[in-house]
Amino acid sequence: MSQIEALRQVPLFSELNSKQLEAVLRVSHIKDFPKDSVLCSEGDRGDALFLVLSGRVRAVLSADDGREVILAYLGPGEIVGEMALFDPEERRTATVVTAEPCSLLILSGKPFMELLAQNPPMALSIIRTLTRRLKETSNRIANLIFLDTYSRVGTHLLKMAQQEGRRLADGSYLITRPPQHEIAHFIGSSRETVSRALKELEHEGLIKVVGKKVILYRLKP
Amino acid sequence: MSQIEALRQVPLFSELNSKQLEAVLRVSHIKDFPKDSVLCSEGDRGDALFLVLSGRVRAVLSADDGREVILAYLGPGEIVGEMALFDPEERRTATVVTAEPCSLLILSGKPFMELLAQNPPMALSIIRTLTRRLKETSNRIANLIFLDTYSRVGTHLLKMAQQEGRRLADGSYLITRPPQHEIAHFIGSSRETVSRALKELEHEGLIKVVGKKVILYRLKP
DNA sequence: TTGAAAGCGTGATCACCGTCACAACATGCC
DNA sequence: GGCATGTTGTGACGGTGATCACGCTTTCAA
Repeated sequence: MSQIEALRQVPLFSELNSKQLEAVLRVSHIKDFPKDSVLCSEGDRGDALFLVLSGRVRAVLSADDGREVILAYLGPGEIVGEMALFDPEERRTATVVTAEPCSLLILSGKPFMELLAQNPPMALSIIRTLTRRLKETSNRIANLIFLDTYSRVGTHLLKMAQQEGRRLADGSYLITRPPQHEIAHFIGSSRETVSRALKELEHEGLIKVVGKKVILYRLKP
Repeated sequence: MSQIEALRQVPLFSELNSKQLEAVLRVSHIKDFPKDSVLCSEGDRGDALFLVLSGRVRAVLSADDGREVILAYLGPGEIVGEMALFDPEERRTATVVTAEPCSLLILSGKPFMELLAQNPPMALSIIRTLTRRLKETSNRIANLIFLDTYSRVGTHLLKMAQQEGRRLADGSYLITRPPQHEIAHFIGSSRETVSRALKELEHEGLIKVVGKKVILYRLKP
């Protein structure tokens, strides 16, 4: 059955046998979402857990006045909505929206927790995921504090490149550029400043914008 | 034996029986540190893991030019140094220093991992810890982006109060104030601005500085 | 007690960048 | 095609907050 096959690809489930995978499918279902679907909203109750099979989602936090920060992009293999599950206070701590058409595995919290308690490798996998995210988030704090907006734009492009882009023959990267305001929301800046920063980066020969693509010439890691 | 008793207090180990606790002690030891001891430095190798029994440590990241951010304070029950363990790339991602005299349980990585793989409740406990930290870190990103320096000082004082301070009869909090430059390093600001912000907060009647103590008059959460 | 070291208050300066305001494009939909 | 809607470039302005430069306290060890 193809759904089982799909699950087998997911690192989180890699240690499960067919029987266990079937158990997973019994307490979950796979669903496809178009771009910009809201999966859950900050403050909601709800213990559903999402696992990204394909596509990417973004976690967003908004201020009272409407401003927004993008907390993270989460791609294939990542779990989303785990906070409300693992933390005693079960409220959504962020709004999650599909950034592209996505295929998601939707799990109910309780059964998932039981599964987890019986599968140490799964728990370890989650621990690794959380650790990596924590590291990334900590790094972002450092970037916000140490770097000016221009450098943050550069750093962000580079990070995008590393986790998504294709590396070209000469060691440079090629990525498809998101709209400026999205970059701005991620790095905590304004659309205009991002525009100027991109120009500046291009001026210095660090990037080249071609249509909707950007080439990064070996920005240092 | 008193060491066993000490471990039993730790939530992480609460589900272990005496036999398992002894096993923990066989692969670990308890050590006391004076204030300002460096436990590990950014970039180091090393898979030792610390568990804070008493006191508080801080995790710090520094820029090339010497500036610093305090990534987190970690108190009793918290694990420190887990990143280097759970993440394939085993380098210290931050410098960790005792903020007070501390008593720490020092574990070696490998045996700890084995222990973890055999004790799902322990793994779940770690997952909860990481989740809470991730949430806090994400919130800090939002604060850095949404709030001006003055509000960040206020928010930070309040957070300190909630997790450390004593609540007074009238609902206000009493905390012992860290040096201004330490606040600055935490909120990503300068010592001078913190000084002015404290003054301003006092002016508005939100706080009162008395010697080394600060009273917070019901700052909103 | 005295000196050094650490912490604090405050003024002056000025750059970075958010905001406002447009105009020029691009895109897609009817 | 033509009109709405989203995206981008760029100028001007002004505020927040970093930085420098002090002098004044407090702490604490010798």
